Amino acid sequence: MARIRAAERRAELVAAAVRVIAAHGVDGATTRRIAEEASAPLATLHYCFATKEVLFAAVFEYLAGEYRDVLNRSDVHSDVQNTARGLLRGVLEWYLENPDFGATILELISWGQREGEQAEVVYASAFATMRTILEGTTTAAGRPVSSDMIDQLIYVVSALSDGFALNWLVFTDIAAARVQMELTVGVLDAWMAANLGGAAPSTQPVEITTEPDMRSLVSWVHVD
Amino acid sequence: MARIRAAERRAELVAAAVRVIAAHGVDGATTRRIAEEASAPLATLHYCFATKEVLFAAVFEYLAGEYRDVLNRSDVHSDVQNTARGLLRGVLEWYLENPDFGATILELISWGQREGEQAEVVYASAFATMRTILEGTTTAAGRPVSSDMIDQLIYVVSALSDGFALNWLVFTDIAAARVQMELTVGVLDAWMAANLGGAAPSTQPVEITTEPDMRSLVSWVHVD
Amino acid sequence: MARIRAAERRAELVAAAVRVIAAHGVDGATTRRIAEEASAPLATLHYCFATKEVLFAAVFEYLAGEYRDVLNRSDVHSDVQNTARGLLRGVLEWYLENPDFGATILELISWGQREGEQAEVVYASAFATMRTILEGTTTAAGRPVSSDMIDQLIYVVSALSDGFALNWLVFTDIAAARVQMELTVGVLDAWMAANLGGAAPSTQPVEITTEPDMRSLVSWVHVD
Amino acid sequence: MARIRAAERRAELVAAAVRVIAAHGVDGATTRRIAEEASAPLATLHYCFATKEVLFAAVFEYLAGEYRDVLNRSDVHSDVQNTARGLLRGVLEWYLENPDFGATILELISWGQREGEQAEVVYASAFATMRTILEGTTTAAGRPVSSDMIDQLIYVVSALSDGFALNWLVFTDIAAARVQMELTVGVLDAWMAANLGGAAPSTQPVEITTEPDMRSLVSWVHVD
DNA sequence: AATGAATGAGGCTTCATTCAT
DNA sequence: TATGAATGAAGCCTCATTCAT
Repeated sequence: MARIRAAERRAELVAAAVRVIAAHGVDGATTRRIAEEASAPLATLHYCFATKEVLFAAVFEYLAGEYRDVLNRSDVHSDVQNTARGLLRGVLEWYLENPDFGATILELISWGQREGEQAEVVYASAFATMRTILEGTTTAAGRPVSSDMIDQLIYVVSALSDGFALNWLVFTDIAAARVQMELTVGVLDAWMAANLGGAAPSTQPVEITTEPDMRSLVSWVHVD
Repeated sequence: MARIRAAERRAELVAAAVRVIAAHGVDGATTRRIAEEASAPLATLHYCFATKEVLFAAVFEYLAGEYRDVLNRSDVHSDVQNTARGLLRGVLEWYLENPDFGATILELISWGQREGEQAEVVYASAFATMRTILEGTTTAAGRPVSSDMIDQLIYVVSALSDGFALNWLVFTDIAAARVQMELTVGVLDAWMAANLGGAAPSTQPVEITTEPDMRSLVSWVHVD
Repeated sequence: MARIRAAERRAELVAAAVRVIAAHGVDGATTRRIAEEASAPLATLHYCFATKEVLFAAVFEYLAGEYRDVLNRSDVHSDVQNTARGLLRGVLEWYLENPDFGATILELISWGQREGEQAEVVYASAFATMRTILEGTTTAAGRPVSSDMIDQLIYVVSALSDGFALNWLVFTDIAAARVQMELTVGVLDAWMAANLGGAAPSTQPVEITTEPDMRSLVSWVHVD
Repeated sequence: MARIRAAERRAELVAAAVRVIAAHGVDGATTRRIAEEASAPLATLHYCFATKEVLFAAVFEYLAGEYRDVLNRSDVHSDVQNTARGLLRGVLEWYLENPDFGATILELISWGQREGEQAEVVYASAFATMRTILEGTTTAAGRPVSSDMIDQLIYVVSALSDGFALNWLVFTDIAAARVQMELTVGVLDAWMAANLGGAAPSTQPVEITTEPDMRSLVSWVHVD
């Protein structure tokens, strides 16, 4: 029972940390704020997690787990093109539905990089998850997909979803994001069509029916 | 004369801030560290920049300026495909040559979003720069490019370069990054070929001659 | 148990603040100095009082409490003239015995005025204390005292004691202050005799037996 | 010319200091704020006054001069009672018309006390001014006034005006202050009548025709 | 003579963490 | 086991003052 209580406390704290990081950034995520968000005394936080670093590592693992679940849920068990498209779309929609997660992940990237060690382990499994899913596929024409091509696919899906996430994080315009989602999937499709054989994408080309605020199509990263 | 000295000081401090943010993150970028990096007394920092916030805003503007310069330098004054490809490649190479800039930009994104106000002004001009460049182009076939298509192009270039930057930030493997660069440009080409008419990309398809550590093709963001 | 410790700490800090304010003025009363005076680490001060402002408010309340106690202790339960005289004398003697309190109160007056809000609450109760005491009295002749007269009495007692406190604060000559005390009480008596009916004051007219430094009878406020 | 310019600058800075001290207190009266209030560069302040201490001393002297002028202007050249009453009333009205002066004087009292040395000189001249005026008088009955009585008078006038000033500083209710002014003069008259011979005061007893907010008759110093 | 630039010292506050119960 | 109390280190910022022109 006490064990369960402790595990619950830990989970609450991790969830609170996600929210606080999303709202205040890594540097604004103080132990006090996190404890308060979790309605826990400050000392309890350090009772559950020896160190802030340890807590953040747990947040890290939690988000990684969610990410893996999303990937697995998005596996459509089809040919490589449909599968890759499904993975991409699944990730994008996940970002859309959980804005906190995207923000927190972005915040933790640089933190994780500086921390270094513990992240390495996690990278491999991330790679493994996508790879495992894609290795079970063939092209629409039934040909097997080369290992190299899978790596390239993983990179493209990854880069596109990261780019999308950044935009969605910065602008919060849901309408623009939905358009960008279709556009993003279209980019993947175009690349796969050119590199995985001629099958036309099964999704329609982007049709912007609503006229969203086009300005927000552009990430502010491209500042001048 | 004295003015110049002050302007220099400001520039030094901004440069120091870029380095410190890149190395220690936004939260690790304390005024003390920045001042030390710039070999300036702490009080001098506050003489030049009333507030840490103001300093960061200056860093912001500085990076934005660099970004705009990169874009303008990358304008190949050709048809829309070559121009867009040039912009993308220019940005990617800029990231490659200035790892600090990429890291700092990423770090500042969430900061800038939380700060909010001052970023808005910058977005519009970012849009304008790319747009100005692309509006002067036609397709290889000589047809004009619709305004909507330009917006989509801007988003795609933006998303791809963001995705690339994230990967390059996390892994620091220059060899892998060079491969990813070609791959990224290839993605843009494929999308343009499918959406801007049939002209084949003038760059060769990706040829991975070196065998980079493929694991690092995948951003750890895709953790599981 | 732990609670008691915390309360003690708070009391110690408030007492230290009184001493430091008296010695160094409001602006010289730095958190560091106060903490040092209380033999407490600086951080502890901020654990007990979120803000310097909050600490000063506590000092405020403490002094107010002492003042109220002095007033109540000085209630001679006699006719209005003796009672008012007792209040005035009690306050003056309190100032004489606790020079720190007078200095601190004076220092805090302007601070409290600038802070504004929290003082308002206190005023009403100050009024109430003197009023409660005086309302229970009649004139020596047994006539009731009008509400308006009580207000005037309160002002006169107040102004005289303030004037006395200022002089005592500036000169530190105890001998002169004792003479001034009698003189001050004499002023009140003269006014009451003229306005509350003919009973002669029960104290003798001022007899300056010692020849104090007369220069110090004059507040330096009257500088030229 | 340059000399005049410098003298003007000094006067401006002193006047600015009075305003700033009144508004922000001694501790809030920073060199920067004072310079800004005087529309002068910060360095100019230190060019005109070697030290903040020196500036404040000048403020001190300025206020003392004003005070002396007020006293001299209030000299009615009549018998001792009328003269003393005139002095008191003159001072009270001066406070009423120049709220900044009262606040600044109060702020500077404790500062001056801590600084110590330079104030001593000034005290004597303050004493001298009132004394000079009062020594030229006789009682209404034509009898000379003893030196001791003059000292007592000076103290009473001083204490009453100080008490009045404190109240006026704290409450800013002009209506209440006017009532208190009459009341204060009445107190002096009662005391003089009792101690300087039988002549009834030439002012009417206090008649409160308007019903001011009586609460503000009580200085909050008398807090409980 | 004037004043922008620069700075050491110190202001208040908050942090992550440990202690003591 | 849990948690109020306590704290050293460090955060950002502002002060009065001096320097250099």
